[in-house]
Amino acid sequence: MTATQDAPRDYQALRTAIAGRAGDLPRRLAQVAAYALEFPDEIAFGTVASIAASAEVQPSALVRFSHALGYQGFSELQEVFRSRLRERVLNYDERLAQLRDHGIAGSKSGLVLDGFLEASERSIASFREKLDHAAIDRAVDVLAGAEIIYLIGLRRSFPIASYLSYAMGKLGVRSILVDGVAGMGSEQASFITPKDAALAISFAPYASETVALTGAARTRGASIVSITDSVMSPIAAPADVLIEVAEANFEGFRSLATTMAVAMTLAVAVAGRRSER
Amino acid sequence: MTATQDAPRDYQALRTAIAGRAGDLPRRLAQVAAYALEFPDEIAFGTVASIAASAEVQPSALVRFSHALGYQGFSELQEVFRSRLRERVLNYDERLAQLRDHGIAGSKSGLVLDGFLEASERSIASFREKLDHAAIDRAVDVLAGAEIIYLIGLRRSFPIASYLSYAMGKLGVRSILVDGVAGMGSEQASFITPKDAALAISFAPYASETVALTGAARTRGASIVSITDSVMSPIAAPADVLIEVAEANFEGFRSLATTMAVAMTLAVAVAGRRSER
DNA sequence: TTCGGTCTGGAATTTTTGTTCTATTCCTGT
DNA sequence: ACAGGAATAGAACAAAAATTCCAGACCGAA
Repeated sequence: MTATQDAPRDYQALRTAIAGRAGDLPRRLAQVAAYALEFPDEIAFGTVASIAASAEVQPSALVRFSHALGYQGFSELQEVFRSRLRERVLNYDERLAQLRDHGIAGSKSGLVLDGFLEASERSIASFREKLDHAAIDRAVDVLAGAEIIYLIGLRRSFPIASYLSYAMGKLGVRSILVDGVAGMGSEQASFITPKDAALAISFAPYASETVALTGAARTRGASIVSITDSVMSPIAAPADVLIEVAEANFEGFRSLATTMAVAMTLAVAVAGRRSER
Repeated sequence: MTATQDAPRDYQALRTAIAGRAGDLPRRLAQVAAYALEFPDEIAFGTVASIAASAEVQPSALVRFSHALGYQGFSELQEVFRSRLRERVLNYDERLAQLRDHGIAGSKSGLVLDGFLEASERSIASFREKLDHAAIDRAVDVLAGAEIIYLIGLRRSFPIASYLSYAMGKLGVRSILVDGVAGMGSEQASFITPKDAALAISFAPYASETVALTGAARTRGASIVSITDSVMSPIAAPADVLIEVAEANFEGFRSLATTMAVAMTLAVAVAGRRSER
């Protein structure tokens, strides 16, 4: 039985899986779950025997725990914990050493790349600090309740909208990408009904078409979720739910890393919410 | 023989020790030394057999190498490589605390968002670690010398291609987005000349149209720059310049953070290079 | 209280892993 | 060209590991 199919292959997914099932797990297995979340590096490096001793559990409990999560054995579970350390975030000293090693200083494009990478990291880090998870939850509620989701994002935000279109298609969530091809945007928007929702994405300087289309969707009675950079944004006012994302700039170019992560989250969470029913 | 005394106990010391002795080491042992410095993660997690295979060396060579450095056996050496990864797991607790502060633990979508944010951060960090800035420079050279840049990226990679189209438009770099609209991809591609260049973006599972279009561009004599996830990728072979980006996954969804930063860099650097003349 | 089923502990079993050993190959100096 | 010594490959071995198994404990329902 290769139930390995549904077992998470990456650490974060595994974490959520463990957290989600912690309640309905047998006593000793729950104990293992708690230990795994608290000491992930012990799981990554230890042996079944050493981990079992440290968690005050029998070795067999670890194997049972692995099976309960859908893995073929403990080793498979351990591999996921190891993958987490393989792609670890560097500390400051290492980054400096790296800069020296790579001689990035001598390369113009290396500096540019480093700038963009750093802008992306900063965006993600600062978003983490002040993120409003309640807003995300409400956005998921609104979108999960919609019949069709209209994706409104042009120019700079078009990559986000097109990604959402791709991801929702994969996940079986009905959506329509309102693109500007042949100036058909307003045509597409005219089919919006109050049962639908619009997901609008726009950053300063706000594309006028995006603002207009969002307003039109509002007028036609659809719910609106806006992803934008401030409460003063023209697409903030008509929104039922506002997700604020402050992306860092580098040489006038805005990182899209955080916005992309938010987009992925909405797509996956909406699909998840719907499948719960 | 407890010559273990003088063997380095921390990774940095071991690194310098290996680098220092690399010259006067026997051939096969020098090969091991080079491998160890290049793939420390492999040493940390692999088994003697797997590492030996990957380094194209006999298992016994690894043991001899360990002895040569003053360790009692391979396991002792491996422990040092592992300690390097243990050290920076410290920020995990902080992150957990952060999760609790925000009350994210109680919110499903919060966990999902955190997963995507973390995947993005890890992608960026690991890319920084092994980034080949020479490849970026060559890519900029090729693209800056092209008359028209054809952007080839479909499905999952389409957001990247569409972003490049937007950014290059803003920067005054002539580019054509080869999109799949109305199946016109091959039509558009048929105008490519040897003076042009193609920038192809594709990740596993590689969209067949992307592969076909890239091959067509190559046939027509254009230079090719490929952004992909491995040297085994079908768009790696026809490429003049290959940029490898290994994005982290979360629940099967690939982060696009790093790829997006690379795309921004190419657009900005190409524009910069051209304006120098 | 008793029955049914699940869960658990610990030993037995099987697989994997690190290490050692020796015949052979490859150098190097004469 | 050849001896002598170091280095290497590959198999054999012993140790350690993961996994399986089963008897008994535990828990909830009747």
